[in-house]
Amino acid sequence: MLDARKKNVLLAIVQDYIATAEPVGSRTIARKYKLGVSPATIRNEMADLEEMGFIEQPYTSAGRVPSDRGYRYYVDHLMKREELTLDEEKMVLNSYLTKVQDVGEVLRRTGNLLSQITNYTAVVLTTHYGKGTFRHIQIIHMGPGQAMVVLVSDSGAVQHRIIDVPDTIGPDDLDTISRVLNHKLQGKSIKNIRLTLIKEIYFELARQKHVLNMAMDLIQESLTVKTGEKVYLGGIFNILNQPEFHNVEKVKTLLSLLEQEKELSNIIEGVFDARGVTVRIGEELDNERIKDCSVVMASYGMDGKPVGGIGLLGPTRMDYARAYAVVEYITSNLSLVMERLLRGRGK
Amino acid sequence: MLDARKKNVLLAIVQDYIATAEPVGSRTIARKYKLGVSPATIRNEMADLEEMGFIEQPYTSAGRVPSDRGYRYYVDHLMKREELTLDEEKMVLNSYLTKVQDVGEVLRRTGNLLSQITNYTAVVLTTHYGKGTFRHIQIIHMGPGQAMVVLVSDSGAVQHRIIDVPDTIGPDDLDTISRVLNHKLQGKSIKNIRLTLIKEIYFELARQKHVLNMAMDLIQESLTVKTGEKVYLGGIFNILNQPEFHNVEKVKTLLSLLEQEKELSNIIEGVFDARGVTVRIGEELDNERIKDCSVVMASYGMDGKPVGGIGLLGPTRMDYARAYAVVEYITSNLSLVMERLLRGRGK
DNA sequence: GTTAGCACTCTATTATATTGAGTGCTAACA
DNA sequence: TGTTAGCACTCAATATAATAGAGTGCTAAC
Repeated sequence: MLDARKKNVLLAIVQDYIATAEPVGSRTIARKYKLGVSPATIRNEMADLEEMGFIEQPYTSAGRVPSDRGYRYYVDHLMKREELTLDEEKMVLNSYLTKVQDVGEVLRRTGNLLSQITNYTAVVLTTHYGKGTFRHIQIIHMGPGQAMVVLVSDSGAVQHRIIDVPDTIGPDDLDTISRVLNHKLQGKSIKNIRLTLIKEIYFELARQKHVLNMAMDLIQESLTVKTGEKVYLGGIFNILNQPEFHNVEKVKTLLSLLEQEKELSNIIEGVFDARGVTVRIGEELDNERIKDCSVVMASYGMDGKPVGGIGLLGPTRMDYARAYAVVEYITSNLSLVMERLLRGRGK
Repeated sequence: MLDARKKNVLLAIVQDYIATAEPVGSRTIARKYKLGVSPATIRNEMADLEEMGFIEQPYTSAGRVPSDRGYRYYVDHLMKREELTLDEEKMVLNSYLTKVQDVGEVLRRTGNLLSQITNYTAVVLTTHYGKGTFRHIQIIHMGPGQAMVVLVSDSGAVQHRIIDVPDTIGPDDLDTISRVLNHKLQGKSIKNIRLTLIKEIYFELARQKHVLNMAMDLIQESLTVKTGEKVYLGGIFNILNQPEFHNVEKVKTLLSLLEQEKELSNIIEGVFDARGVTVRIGEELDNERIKDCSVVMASYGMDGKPVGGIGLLGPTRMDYARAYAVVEYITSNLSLVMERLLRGRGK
């Protein structure tokens, strides 16, 4: 599609612009990147590239800047693989070495790590992991007329909720209900909790219909896939180091986006279907507020199944090669850590 | 300490500066605030006020700006009480009306509410609430060699952790342990879990020493006061509307602070000893990074005991009267909501 | 097809006035 | 003695003009 020289010119433009944040001109290319041709020739090539939509001019007689399309071509065809330095790898490993008991803690740490290494903003997303099968329920008496339902799923997710109960119900009643539910629902997934089963339970616990309904509500909700989605951010302020965010207005729109977990998870969620690292550039993100940002992301998971995603958010001018390497390295490690932490679950 | 006219001049300066963010001059005061004296007289007063340290000049021959000390005097002696509009009160009530089951959800909502009404950044802090007494423990089998300890305290806080257990221990063993622990520890606070009691339990469950230790760890940690502290932020980007944050450097230091929960909770924690609304201005915050910010905060609680705090963070030039009113109104409402949500607990 | 040369464009930078709000001081006034 | 008008002075902010410099597109020669 593009001849070798055009590729080289485009590559030079992208690399230089990523490094300097300044529009790059023909002269610079000729000097820094030895293509063996004169600036004039490069100018001709640049005119062609511009016409093809790979680069653009901020204004007449400035240097050229890659367009979204140009970055896309770079990422798909020109980018050279990078590796982390040994120090950096060590840093990652260290960060995961310190023992943690909590999935949330791991993900928080991942967010910080990502942004610390790259100086971009990190977004870490978990979905409900595990197969959504029931493991344990406990209804605990908390005071007159109040109880707490605690539910544990096979993935190790714990959900709890305070519910009102009739004053006449005592701790022992709740215990009985818990026992029956545990017995009947053991290992069942939400789909497999069939109507007959529920009827059975209702029959057995006819008197506690009200309590039962609320408990079933929580079970239903907890085992449904969407629940338990959570977003962790790291290094929000890091992105302010990028010159493109020296304008406070831009910072504002970005922050307002980052505050909305829904939007963020929508962006990252796209990655679950893909394998490996996904790069989404500028308008491809399909979100007005970050139309001049890019995201480099990948999913992490257990046994090959994604349970969440991590992403690096930067300006479209971000260092894709590096972000790619970091995201790749960290997802694979994170997957390992998650597997270790939740090993044996969901069999 | 200050005669009536000086007070009036200081009041005028503070009010005008809060409203306009521009240094205020003698002429403006004479025109806008009818003190019945000429600019020249006001200039003399201003010279005095400056010498006393209540106001300062950004540079020779600019208007005057209140100093931290000036704001302090304003807040302590000059500020007029404000009330929320009916619409705003309705907004608050509405926000708390929608039913929620989860304390976290309430606090998150409070953060958003605070920042939405005031356009400042909201910080909401919870501490471990309740008396720190034990309510229920459950150890659940999660797979070979793995179990989950779930602990519920009287405050309704739920904590959980995955632990390794010997492969030989099965679901039933864990159940037994749970039962014994529940029976022995029922209603005990961490202080009251005496050594004799622990020995008793160990004796009874001699074979499961390992599991027991880990469970006791979690109990200890959960019932200790510090645990369960959590910070919710609302409207981070709101503060960027303030002209003092048009400088990206400032935004950066502020954001880097907001990302560190520890620092934030240190700031807010100070409020637990005080009653009512506390205002901390500039250097009083004793934190280099926000030395030109102020915080208006108060604690919310149950039965008069604080269980957390809310704060509004703005530039020192913030609208104290309004922030005061909002914080006051919302804490009292929040306290009610929390009591309703956790009613009957900890008796 | 490539390149040197050159006129042209447009931003960024620097230098230079100009404006205007505000002050402090002095001297007159009640 | 406290208040006020008047005035010279200061200094940031704004506007204006001049200059420099990077880069382009085009043409003509190689």
